[in-house]
Amino acid sequence: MMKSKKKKSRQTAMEVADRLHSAAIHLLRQVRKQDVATREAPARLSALSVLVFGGPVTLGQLAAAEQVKPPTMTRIVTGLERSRLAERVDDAEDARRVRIRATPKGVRLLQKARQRRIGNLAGHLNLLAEKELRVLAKSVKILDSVLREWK
Amino acid sequence: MMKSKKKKSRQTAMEVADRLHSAAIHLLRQVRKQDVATREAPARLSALSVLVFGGPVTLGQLAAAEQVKPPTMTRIVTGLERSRLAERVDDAEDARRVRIRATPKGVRLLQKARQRRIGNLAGHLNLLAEKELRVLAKSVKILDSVLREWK
DNA sequence: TTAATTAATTAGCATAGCTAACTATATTTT
DNA sequence: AAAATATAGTTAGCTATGCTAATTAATTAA
Repeated sequence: MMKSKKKKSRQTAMEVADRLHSAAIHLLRQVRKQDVATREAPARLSALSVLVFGGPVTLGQLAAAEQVKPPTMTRIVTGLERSRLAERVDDAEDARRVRIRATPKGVRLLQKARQRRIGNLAGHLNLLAEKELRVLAKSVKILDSVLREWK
Repeated sequence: MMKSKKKKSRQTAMEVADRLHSAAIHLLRQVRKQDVATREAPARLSALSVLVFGGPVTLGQLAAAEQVKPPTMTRIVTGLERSRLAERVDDAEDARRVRIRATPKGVRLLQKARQRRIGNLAGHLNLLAEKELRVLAKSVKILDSVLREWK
């Protein structure tokens, strides 16, 4: 009787990296399409997401989290304020600092946007076999460990 | 004797989607850092990548592949031409069309950029156990199948 | 109490996204 | 065949997002 597992040619880290990289690009390109419904620009949604899930932070921390320079974040925050999605709050401990926090409207908008993205992706994952979904779940944990080390 | 596999709580497609989405974002954010070495802007590198791996295409096709409107692609291509990374070629069959193709310089630059990205990621994947790498390899195939269906 | 450092903003530049309007070709209709 | 329609790309003009350099204000160190 045949062994049920297929013979797989061993893949190098380089090959896996290549295909993983490509899959990540295409996956995000797809889910990002949902964001047009928000009528908010990508950089703003992304910064808002940090605020909603990471709590209020200083402008500098937000810039670092988004990997942009402070002047760039100044303008993104100004944009979020104009849309009433976030607001600047004076820092009690250090008057040079400005804390940024999401407004209730910002929280609502982001949660809807996120729901659309994740729901859309989940819809596609639901077409997978139970077993495949379990493999993906395992991979995500592995990826998280890789990202935690990253630097 | 204990069973060696750990008991896992079953995860819903929604939970997996959520974590996969987040992992993809953070993974790309990390690898993208390598691109500063190219001194070329992200949109140009991305379009060049389509040209290098997908062969010469019309401007409209390139815009569609990059999910951008034609006027935007006109300017990205103009930028690539100024850097001598790509060039416009008249289409013999339809004089309205413009074919875009990567120059040898463009091919070289992109391959180096890609090498940096993939090499960097592979360096991190190499720290994984053999078994984990195999799980990731499997997942990439599953993801590819998901992406192939997508729309 | 100066001097140096840090946090954010402003100014000014390049890139990248959009829509609307235009030019030039191809195709379809009459 | 001529006129009308459709298609491919560009141009013009707007907003947004990235940068560096210079500025302002507040804190910390000498």
